[in-house]
Amino acid sequence: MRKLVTVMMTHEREHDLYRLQAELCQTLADPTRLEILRLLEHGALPVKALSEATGQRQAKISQHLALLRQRQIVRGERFGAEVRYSLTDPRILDACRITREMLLDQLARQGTLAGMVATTSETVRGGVNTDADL
Amino acid sequence: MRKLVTVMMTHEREHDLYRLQAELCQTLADPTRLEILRLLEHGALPVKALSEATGQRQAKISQHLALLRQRQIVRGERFGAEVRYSLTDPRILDACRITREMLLDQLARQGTLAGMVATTSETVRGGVNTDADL
DNA sequence: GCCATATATTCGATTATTCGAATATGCGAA
DNA sequence: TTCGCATATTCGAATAATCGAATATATGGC
Repeated sequence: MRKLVTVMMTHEREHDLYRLQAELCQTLADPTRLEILRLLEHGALPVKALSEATGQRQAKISQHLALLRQRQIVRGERFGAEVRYSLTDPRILDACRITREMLLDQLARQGTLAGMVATTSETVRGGVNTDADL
Repeated sequence: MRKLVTVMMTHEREHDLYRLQAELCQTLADPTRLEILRLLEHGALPVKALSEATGQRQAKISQHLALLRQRQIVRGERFGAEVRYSLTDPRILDACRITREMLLDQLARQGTLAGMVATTSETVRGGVNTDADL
């Protein structure tokens, strides 16, 4: 059985949603947390495994996990002395994959055109700029 | 003609990539910037239009645009007195859509199960928790 | 009860982000 | 040139994020 939930979307709710979405992005805005999420791609892992795989201290990993848990991005389940973490919604990795690929393409472009950069940034009038005087 | 760029990926580069990805997410981690990106979905818009559509002061919009430009998420092109901004890579919206839908689903679940929350959070031993004592 | 292991939390210093206010620049018209 | 509009930038204060260090809690075994 599937449930369909309809949500009334007012303009204020629209802004609340942007706020929540920003909060979600903020939670993704840390290299360690991104690595944790990626490590959880194929299933649950205990803190120790995450700590060893990332090479980061346990306390730091737990701090990041606490944030991810609070924002409901991961969930922890206790098995004896250890707590295994898993993704609440695997779609988070789809979003990460997209940003990752965008970055790789961008790096490839910049790497290829590295020699052109000096020339391109001279374009002054009527040109298209990504970061220049406007 | 299509170019294929192969990138050698060492472990350090892998970490650099996480850092860049985190930086990209950080750039998305602001409600105003998210709204700007969404407004640019159907094409370029001048600053004034963005300022009016969002209801935010022009200086604030320009500040956010400067960040987005610097991170190469948007580009600005001057037409006379105005500067029209557009998305550098439309895939950014795909990523935003995913996080948005994740959030909507999450809200729907929480809204539906609102009455259960008190009960569920009592689960102590061996239970699955998103944010509780572990 | 105690111990060892695994995990969580608190604190404080450092650093980064956001915003409004004020100001500066760029452009076209007269 | 000067004006007026569109956009950009700088500054400073308030707020928030990150990390290491230290400490606290939970669990199972004895």
